[in-house]
Amino acid sequence: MKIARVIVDVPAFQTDRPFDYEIPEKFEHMIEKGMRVIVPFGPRKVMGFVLEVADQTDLKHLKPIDDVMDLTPVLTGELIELGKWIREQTLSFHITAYQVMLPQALKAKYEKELECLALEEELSDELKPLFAGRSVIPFAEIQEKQIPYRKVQEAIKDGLVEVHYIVKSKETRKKSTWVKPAKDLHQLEEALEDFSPAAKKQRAIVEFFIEHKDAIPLKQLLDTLHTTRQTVQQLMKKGLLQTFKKDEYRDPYNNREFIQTKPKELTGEQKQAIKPIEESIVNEKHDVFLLHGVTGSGKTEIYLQTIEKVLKKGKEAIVLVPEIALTPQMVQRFKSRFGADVAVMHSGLSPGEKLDEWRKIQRQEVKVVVGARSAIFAPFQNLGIIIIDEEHESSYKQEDNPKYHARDVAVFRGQYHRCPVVLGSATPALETYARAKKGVYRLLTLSRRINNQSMPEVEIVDMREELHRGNRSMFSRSLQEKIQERLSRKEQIVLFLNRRGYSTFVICRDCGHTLQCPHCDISLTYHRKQERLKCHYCSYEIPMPGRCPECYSDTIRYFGTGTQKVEEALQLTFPEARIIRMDVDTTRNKGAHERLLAEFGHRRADILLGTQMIAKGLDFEHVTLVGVLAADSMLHLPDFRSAEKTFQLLTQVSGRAGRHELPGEVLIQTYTPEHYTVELASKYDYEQFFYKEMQIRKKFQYPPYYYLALITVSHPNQIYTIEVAQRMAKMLNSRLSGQSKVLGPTPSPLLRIKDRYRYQCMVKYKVESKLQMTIKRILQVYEEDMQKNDLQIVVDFQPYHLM
DNA sequence: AGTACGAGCGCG
DNA sequence: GCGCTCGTACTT
Repeated sequence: MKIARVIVDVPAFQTDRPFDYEIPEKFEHMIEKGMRVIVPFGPRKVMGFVLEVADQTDLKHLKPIDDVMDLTPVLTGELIELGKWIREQTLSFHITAYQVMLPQALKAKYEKELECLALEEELSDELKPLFAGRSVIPFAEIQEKQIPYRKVQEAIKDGLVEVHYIVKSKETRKKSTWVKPAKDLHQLEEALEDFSPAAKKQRAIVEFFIEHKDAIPLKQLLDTLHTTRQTVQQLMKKGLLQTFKKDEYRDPYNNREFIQTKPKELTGEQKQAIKPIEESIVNEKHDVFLLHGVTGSGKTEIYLQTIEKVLKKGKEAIVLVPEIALTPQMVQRFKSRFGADVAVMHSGLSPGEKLDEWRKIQRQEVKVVVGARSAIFAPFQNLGIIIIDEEHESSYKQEDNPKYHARDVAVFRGQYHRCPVVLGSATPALETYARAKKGVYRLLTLSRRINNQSMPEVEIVDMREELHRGNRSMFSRSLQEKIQERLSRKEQIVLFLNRRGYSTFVICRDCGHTLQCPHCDISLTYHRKQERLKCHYCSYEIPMPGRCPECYSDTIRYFGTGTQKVEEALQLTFPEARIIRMDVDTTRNKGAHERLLAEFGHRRADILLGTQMIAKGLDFEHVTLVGVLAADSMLHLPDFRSAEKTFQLLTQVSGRAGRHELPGEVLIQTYTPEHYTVELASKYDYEQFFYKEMQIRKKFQYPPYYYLALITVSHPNQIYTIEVAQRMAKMLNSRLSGQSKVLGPTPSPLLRIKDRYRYQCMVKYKVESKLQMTIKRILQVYEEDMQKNDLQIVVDFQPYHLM
C-alpha cells in the first residue's frame, strides 16, 4: 500500500504538519508528490498538497485519499523544499507557504451541501419547506430560511438527510471551438466537384482547408473568409468538416503586435559587466551579482542579452520587476525580443489570465517570465538566470504571510539550480550594496549612460526662502518659469508629488480640532468627489461635516496637498496646460494606467502629475522637465529607511528627464536643502550617500549592521496588550544571547487600528541561532490566547515598515 | 479552522 | 434524568 504525506488546507499551529493518507489503488499510478488532493479531515473534506509518496507509516488506520485535483503536479520537488524553507524563515504555516506560490485560481473553494435521502413526506414539518422538490440544496439555505439547526441534526441522526463536503477548484478554463477537415485532401477535392455553383462560400472554405489542412479556431475562420457559422454547419452536415473544443489561453497581450528587436551593440562598460554573468551561466555556477548602473545606463539590454544566452542553453529565466514599473513599455521590451516565449504576471491580470500565464510556464510552453514579486515562484525546472530589476524596491517584500523577500527566494532558487542571480539598481538597498562591498555579492558597475549622455542638471529650491519672499503657492517661482518655458516650446513636463505624509486631513480653523477615526489613531482623509471622510486603515467613513463637531464653527477645512489639490492649483496657474493626473484614484479601473500613459506619450497632454507610480520606468522623448514638489515630505517619517527611500525616489524621478535628444532638467523643491540626502541625490552621488548613511546606521544599530525582527502584539484591551508585550520582551531577553538587543515593548507608531491596541518589540541581532526557536516558543505560549481571546502576534523578519 | 464531545448546570 | 451551553481536544 502506498501512502501519501499531505499538508492540509487548515492554517493553524496544530495542523501544520504532514498527515498520512492511504492512496487507493485506483489512484496509485496517478498520485505524485506536488499534486493537490482532496482528503477527509475530521468530519469534513479539505484540499491538501502531497509532499511525499511513501511505503510506510507509523499509524494503524489511515483514511484513503478522496480525490485527485491535478493531472500533473503543481509544485515541483524544488518548490516543496522551498516551501519548507519559507516556513522556517518566516515562521508561517506550510500551507500558507505553498498557497503563495500558486495562482489564486488554484486555491480550493469549499461548499457544504445537504442531501435528502428519504422521501420529502418522511421529513419533519420544519424541514419540509427546505428541499421543495430538490434532492440536494446548499447548506447555507438552512440559515437563510431560519430552520432550527437542531431539527437538521435530528434528521442527520435518523439518516433522513446527509451533509456533503465539497472541495472545488476555482479554476476555470476558457474553451473555444476549432474546425478541421473530416476527410483527407483527395476526398475534399472530389467533394468540391459536386458543389453547386451557388455555394461560393462553402467552396471557399473547402479550398481553404485544402490549402492549409490544419485545424483553425472557428472564429478566425469566419473572420478571414467573411462567412458565417451556418455555412460551416452545412459543410459539417456533408461530413467534410468537424469541430472540436480546445482549451484556450486568455492572452492579455493577444491583440498586440510586437516588432522583433535585435540585440544592441554593447558599450565597453556593458561588455565588462555582462562577462562575469555569462561566465556563471556557462559554468553553471551560482553567484549573486549586483548590477549597479545609473538610470539610462542600459541595464535592461544586459538582462536581455544574458537571457538570450540562457535560452540558447535550453534553460529558463525569471525577471522580476516592481509591480508599479511593470508598464507596457517594459513588457514590450521583453516580448519584442523573445516573442511568444514570454509569460507576463502582474496584478492587473484577471485571476483566469494569471492562471493561464502560469499554465504556460508549467507546461514549459514559455521560457521567460516577466512579473512582479510572486513570479519568483514560476514553476520552471531548468532555471538559468534570475534577474531582479530595481532590487531596492520595497514591493519585493511581501507584507502579509508568509512575509518573504523575493530576493531571498531568488538566492534559494539560484543555489538550487546553480544559476546566477542578478540584482539591478541605480540606487541599491544599503543591505545589498554593503554585501557587494564585502564580496558576498559580486559588484558590476555601469557609471555612464549609453551614448554618454550626462544626467540632467538638478536645481534645488529652498521653499522656506520662497515663503519669505511672499510666495505662498506650492510652486516656486523658478518652477513656474520653467513650466511656462516648456509649455511655450511644446515640450512635456512631469511633476512628482509624494503623497505620503501629506494626506488630506480635516482641521477646524477655529478650535484646531482634527477629525480622527474613532477606531484607529489616525486622521480621516478627505475625499472630494464623494464629499466624504474616510479612514485608510479600516472601512470607517462619514459625510464631510459642515460644522466642527467640537465647537460648531463653520470654519472647518481640509488641509494637506493631495494630487487633486495640486492639479487644481496647477490648472489655475497655467490655464492653457493640458494636465493628466495619475494617482490611485485615476488609475483604479483596469487599463487606466496604461491608457493615461499612452495619452501622455502621444503628447495629448503637457503635464503629467502623479505619485510614486510615475517615478519608475517611464521613458518619454519630449519630457525635458521633472519637478519634485516636496522632496522632504517623506524624509521625516519615523522610519530608519526614510533617507534611503528619499534618495532612491529623487534619483529615480530625476532619471525621467532628458532621456533622448532633448536635454533634461530637474527641479527639486524642499524645506531642507542642506540635508545630505537632498544634496547628494541632486549630485547623483550614491557612493557618498552610502557612506554617510552607513555611519548613521552604525551609530543607531540598524541594518545592514544588524538584522531586525519586529514582533507586534495587538488586542482590543490596552492593558492586556502591554502585559503580553512585556512578558514577551522578558522571554526574549532571557533566552537570546547577550549580543542581541531587545527593544520595547513600545507603542506601535500607529497605536490603534480597527479598535485594536498595538505594541511591539524589536530584536536587533547579528547572529542569533536561538531567535526562531524563541519566537516559536512565545507563539506557543500564546497560542491559546490567539485562538480564543482575539490576541494577535505578528512576526516580521527584516521588516520594511515599522508601523 | 471546524467540529464533536464531555463537563457542568438548570429544570422537572 | 434530560437538555442546553461552553470549553477543549482532535483531525492521518
